[in-house]
Amino acid sequence: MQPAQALKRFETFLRGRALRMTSQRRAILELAWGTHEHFTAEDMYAWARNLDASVSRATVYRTLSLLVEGAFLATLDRGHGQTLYEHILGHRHHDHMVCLECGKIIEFLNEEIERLQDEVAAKHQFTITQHTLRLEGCCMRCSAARESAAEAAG
Amino acid sequence: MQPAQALKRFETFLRGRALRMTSQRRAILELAWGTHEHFTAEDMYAWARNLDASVSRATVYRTLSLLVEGAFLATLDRGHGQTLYEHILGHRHHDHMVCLECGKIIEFLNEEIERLQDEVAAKHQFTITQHTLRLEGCCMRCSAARESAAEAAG
DNA sequence: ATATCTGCAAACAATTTGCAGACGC
DNA sequence: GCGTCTGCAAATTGTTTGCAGATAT
Repeated sequence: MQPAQALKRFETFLRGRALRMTSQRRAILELAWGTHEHFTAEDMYAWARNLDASVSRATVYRTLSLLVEGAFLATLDRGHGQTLYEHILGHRHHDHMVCLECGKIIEFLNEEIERLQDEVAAKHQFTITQHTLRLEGCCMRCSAARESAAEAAG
Repeated sequence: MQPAQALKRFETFLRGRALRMTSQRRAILELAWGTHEHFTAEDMYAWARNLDASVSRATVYRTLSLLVEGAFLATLDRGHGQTLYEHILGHRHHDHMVCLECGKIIEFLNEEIERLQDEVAAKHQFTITQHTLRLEGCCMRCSAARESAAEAAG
């Protein structure tokens, strides 16, 4: 989804809740759409300040929460200090592999896994609203680096 | 696995790292094996103090980290404030469904999903060391409660 | 006009750390 | 006896909140 379109949706979302569009909120939404990477609240704070030095951390946090509520952003990770965000509106759901060495995040989607999840939930009469699948480990590049380091040492 | 056996393993683990077995560490390990529920650091702190009023929060946190490192415990959740722990040594791996209404956690295991995860990882030449699959939503009981509430209202 | 927003600074909650004395090996 | 552990209290980190003035509608 284009930033302009996302912005339009954000306006609608705000109007529906009798909230207001402000320059800060607009900037934060646009910045969130300006990256294809995952980002932290602190990243966003830095980016926003770059545009407008008066933006505060509080507003960044408040706006990010608002965007998550409206399903414009999703949080992922949590658990190693900071919460990571990614924009999802208009994006397909996907899961993540996280390299614990370099922090690289690989996104993937497996329809069969998705189907099986629904199946398992149905068996327990559980209604899924959201799910996270996170594979932690070591990416191809880091595995290779590790091996060559071992060779050099041996 | 029995607490006594887990304790033995813990001793071996500590010895291997030139660390020491202390009464606090022993108590915390045993308490962790004394529950089949997931618990927080604060829960553990309360339990440990019940045995020995002098145990400090710091020691609880330090010991829990140690137990996670040694794969005696696993962390799950995180993300809503406190980290949850569960003992895993000698237990089969499983995943979780979390009811967002009542907090209930349902454990499940699906071999086919496990297999597909390995498959996806292999495709990306990614080495999995750990994974978490978490289905969030609403459990059977809460769904039912919700429905009857809706009926009463309507 | 007025209710929502904002920045600021202080508050918070969970967890971590520095230190001096306690204690396992 | 040495080096690791511990409790304590203070520090850190990420995030939230109260407030008075600013601003969108």
